[in-house]
Amino acid sequence: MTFREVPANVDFIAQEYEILRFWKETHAFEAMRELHRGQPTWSFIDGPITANNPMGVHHGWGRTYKDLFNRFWTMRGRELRYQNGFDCQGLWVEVEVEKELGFKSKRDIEAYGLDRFVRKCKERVLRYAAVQTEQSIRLGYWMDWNDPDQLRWLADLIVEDPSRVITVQGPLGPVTDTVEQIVARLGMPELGGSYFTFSDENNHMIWTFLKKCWQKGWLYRGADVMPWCPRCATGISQHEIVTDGYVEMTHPGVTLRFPLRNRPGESLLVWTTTPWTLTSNVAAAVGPALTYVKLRHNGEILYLSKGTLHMLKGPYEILAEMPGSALEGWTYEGPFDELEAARMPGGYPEQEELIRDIKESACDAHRVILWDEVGETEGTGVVHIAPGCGAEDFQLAKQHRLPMIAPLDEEGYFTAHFDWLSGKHVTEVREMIFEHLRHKGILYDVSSYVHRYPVCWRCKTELVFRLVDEWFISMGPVYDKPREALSKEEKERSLRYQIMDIVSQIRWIPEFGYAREMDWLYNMHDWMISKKRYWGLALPFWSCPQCGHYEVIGDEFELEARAAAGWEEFAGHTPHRPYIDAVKIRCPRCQELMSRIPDVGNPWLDAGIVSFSTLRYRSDREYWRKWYPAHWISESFPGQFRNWFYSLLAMATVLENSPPFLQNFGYATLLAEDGRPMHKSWGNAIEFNDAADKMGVDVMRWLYCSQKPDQNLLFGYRRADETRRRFLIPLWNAYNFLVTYARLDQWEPATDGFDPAQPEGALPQTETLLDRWILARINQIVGRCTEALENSDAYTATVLIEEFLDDLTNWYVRRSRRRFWKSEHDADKKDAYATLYYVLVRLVRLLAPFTPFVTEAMYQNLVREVHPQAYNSVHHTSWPLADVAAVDEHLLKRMELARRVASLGLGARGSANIKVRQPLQKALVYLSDASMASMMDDAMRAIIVDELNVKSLEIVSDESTLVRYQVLPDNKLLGPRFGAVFPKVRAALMAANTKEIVQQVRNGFPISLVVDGETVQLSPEEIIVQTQPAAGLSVAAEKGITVAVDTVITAELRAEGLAREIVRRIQTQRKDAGFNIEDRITTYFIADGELAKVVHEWADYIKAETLTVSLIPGQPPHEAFVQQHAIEGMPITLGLHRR
RNA sequence: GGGCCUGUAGCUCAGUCGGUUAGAGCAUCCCUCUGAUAAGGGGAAGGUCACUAGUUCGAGUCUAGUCAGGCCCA
Repeated sequence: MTFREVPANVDFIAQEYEILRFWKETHAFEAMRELHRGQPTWSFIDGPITANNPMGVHHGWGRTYKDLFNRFWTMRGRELRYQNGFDCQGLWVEVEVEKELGFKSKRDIEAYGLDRFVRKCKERVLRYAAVQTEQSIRLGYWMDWNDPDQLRWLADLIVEDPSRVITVQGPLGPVTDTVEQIVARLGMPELGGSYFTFSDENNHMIWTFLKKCWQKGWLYRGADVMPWCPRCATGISQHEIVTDGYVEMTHPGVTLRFPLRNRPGESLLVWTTTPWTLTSNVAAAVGPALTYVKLRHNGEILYLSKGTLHMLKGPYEILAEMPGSALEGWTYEGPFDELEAARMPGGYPEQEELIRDIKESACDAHRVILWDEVGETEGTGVVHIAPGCGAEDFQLAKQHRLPMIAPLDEEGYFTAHFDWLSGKHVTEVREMIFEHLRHKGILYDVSSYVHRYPVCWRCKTELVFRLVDEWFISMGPVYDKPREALSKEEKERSLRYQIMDIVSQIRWIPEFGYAREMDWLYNMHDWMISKKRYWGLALPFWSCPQCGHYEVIGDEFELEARAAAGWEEFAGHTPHRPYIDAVKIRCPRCQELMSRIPDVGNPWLDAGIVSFSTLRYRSDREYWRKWYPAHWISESFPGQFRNWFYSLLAMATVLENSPPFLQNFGYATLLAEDGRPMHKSWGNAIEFNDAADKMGVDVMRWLYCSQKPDQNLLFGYRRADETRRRFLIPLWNAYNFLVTYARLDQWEPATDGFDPAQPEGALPQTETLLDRWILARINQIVGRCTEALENSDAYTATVLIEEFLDDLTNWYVRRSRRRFWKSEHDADKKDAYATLYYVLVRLVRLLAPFTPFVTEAMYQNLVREVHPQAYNSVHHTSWPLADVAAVDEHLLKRMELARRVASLGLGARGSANIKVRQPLQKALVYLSDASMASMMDDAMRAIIVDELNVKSLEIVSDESTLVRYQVLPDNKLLGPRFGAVFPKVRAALMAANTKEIVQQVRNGFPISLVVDGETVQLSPEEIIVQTQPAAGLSVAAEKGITVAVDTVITAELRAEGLAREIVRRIQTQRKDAGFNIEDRITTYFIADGELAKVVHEWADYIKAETLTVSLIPGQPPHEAFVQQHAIEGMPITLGLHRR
């Protein structure tokens, strides 16, 4: 048995597909799970990926980390759950389904039918879950995946016939149920596979959470002015708006007059960028501390703040100045006082309880109020207040007991009581409003104004602000003192501080993640969890139409027990709209039938509950205890601090007051190679599938892992090519080298004592320094990589491995080539094979979690071909343990020195312009310190001599011919000693006689210098003697090492150089002729003069090097492969013939 | 407006406790090696360490400010 032949030019991508097939056929993933069942756990909870579109390359980054660390801990001997998750519910799915169906508004959805619409949403989720599953498998992400075809089948059925009864195979046996119920049970123990947040279990578990919030008094219904998307017809929460939600926009800034009621001819000057809100004006606010001016301008009297006078067009005359507080209580005529809405007592909000005891109409209420927040950076210092159209306006109205007018309906149309505006859309009224103001004679100016304005994060529609009622989870007060100083009672009252205590128990990588999460918690408002939409968690809140009482239902059992009507209609369906809405319960206060509020839940509830719902919190507490908390979670940090991380933390704090995860590994943002975000329209986007099939996923994965995670990743094909060239190809070449020669030599590894978990076997016992060096290196990096990965540091591991790979290919293999190539089968050759084999197999296992495909290909050949007892897959082997005995630090240092000397020697040759092929007499090496000199033993010298192609190496102790000296003060010692005088000491030292000082220092004597007329003594330790290469020689030097080469080329050396040249030509010609490495040949040559002489004198050498059996002068026969050459202008014809 | 991060070669980035001549990879040019070659090696060129001021014997490194970019929050 020996290795299979390895192609030098392998198609890595085709190979990846072969390996995918191999894994599938051999059930490699399942076999790996079996191997680790019952071992200590390592719990990873995968954050649900939105199953709404194909995966992007940015998902590939995160999923590579997840797979890497899953595989690492698996190989370390841990049991894992391997459950992927799909995020299924929420507006983002609705928006895409609306697009698919060509819908424009909520009315289209209602006309289509809620039941069908919800099923279309489920269908879309199942289809994209199938796509993402396939893509993840392609990436090599080993998880307990569903069969993508089965997901697609369910997608078809959920639309066609959800009530059809089907049977599917689960891990515990067949499961029979309706399509709707099977879909609702995906990810449950009996079905296995990924979890889906639309599952019944997920939804019911959230009910349990909400009920607990309700019981603690943290859940409330509140009216507030919220950002609102008129297209989606729903409120947008703070979570959704902060980052993605703002866009730079140009709006008209309109300046207008509010004529003062008791001051004829006088007006307040007011400015706004949202003209539609003027319809709902109630008051005007001024800053009490700002200075206001009364001025005459174009024949009228205006008031505005002194810092905003630049708003005026044309000359003005200031008549008086006054503080803002002087304006308080002035009354004015509003711009739309003729509207019915402005004349209704209390105003016109939907929520009548807000104005229950307010009798004034907006019209009556128009007055100047004081507000500290009024500024002068924009506007006129007089702020128009419309409590139904702005969050701060609303707060002021509550404070000042002002009426409120809410002009817009859900979709942004003016409601009744707005006369000519009623039924018009907010986006179409701008010009009409200007015309109205102009007609009334109160419009002063309109000019464009650029500012950042919120838009809907999903559909990019400009948001408006609407007075609505929504449901919130209270975050509790923010106290004006540090967290440590809070009393127990204060903390009890404030959920945010309880979450902070949990956050402190978690390790955040990178560390600033901790501060980010804390910052969010300090600043977070109450969490708005309701959305007036269709597809999502049905909020389990029932309200009484009679008495206004609310009830919160904690789970499906409570619902069934309390159902007073509609249960038959609901039974058999998932707890989604519309069927859940049929269920009515009895009001405990007034016995009326209560209905569910129509709102659905915020999708971060769905994602945040998974550390309970997927870990069987309700059904199997022991299982939950086994897997909770997660040891590790990971996501891209932009966004997740306020989303997934936050919701996980909040929900675990409420339910268990404990951390849901122990370590959080965050990574930055993936950008295109041009440093910009990827955008299809910019042409810089790369689709995941394209990337995978053009780069190969091993390359992608290595690229991802070798990125510093806290820095943005610039992803692209150039970077991928570089990665392939720097990492994958050298790795393959080293492997190809071993296999090529092992096949020629029929070499195979020892089989006694074979352990499938550690298939490279025991450390080879070899005397050769080069072998012992590479064995030390591999074991050194095994230890270091283990430590790095234990700390979630993939980057450091990749750096270590790349350095090692360079050592292996560009030093070990290159230096060892002859040992493999030579014809004797001696102990040295055996050592070389044993060493390279051990190193490669060990490296393959080290790399397996990073690049699972190429390592599998190598393992199959290197291990499985020769060991019948081997595990089927490299991913079934264990993580390598560092053999500390092999890590000979001294040897590592010596080899490093030898490599530096060799490198300098090549530099010296280069500067003399002498080819390496030309042998030279000797190299001279000067080492400045004794410890380095002691490292230069015979073995190291032999390596350097060979590498530099010199006959001998001489260590010189009198370096004076090679170098000149420079004397420097040791700043670290002398700086502190002399302080301000130091520059003079330095100058004196530099001015002194260098040669004498070097002499003194070398002999260990102190130096006396005269500084400012005083004599100071410096000890030898305080002086640094540096050497630099003497000018004009073929010398190269770096810190402490100087290397020179003897450039005299004698006749013998020249002949040898020519012989090597001839050998190289024959070798190239062999290759051109297509001969095999091991083929013996006859070589014919035609040459005369010096070349003929060289061929004769060096015949044995030439024959040995080129596997020439006979070397024959004269015309080659026809069948020979013939080429003409010129060496230094001398012609030579060579003919090769395979025997 | 506040907070955090970043600014080093054409590009992507290292740079430890403040210390002696600021490095790597890629790209460019020259040279070279080669039966693992989609490689490899040596060299050249490329720097106002964003700017300004300060602390210090000494600043890429510490401090303050300015400018630019990014992120988070108002």
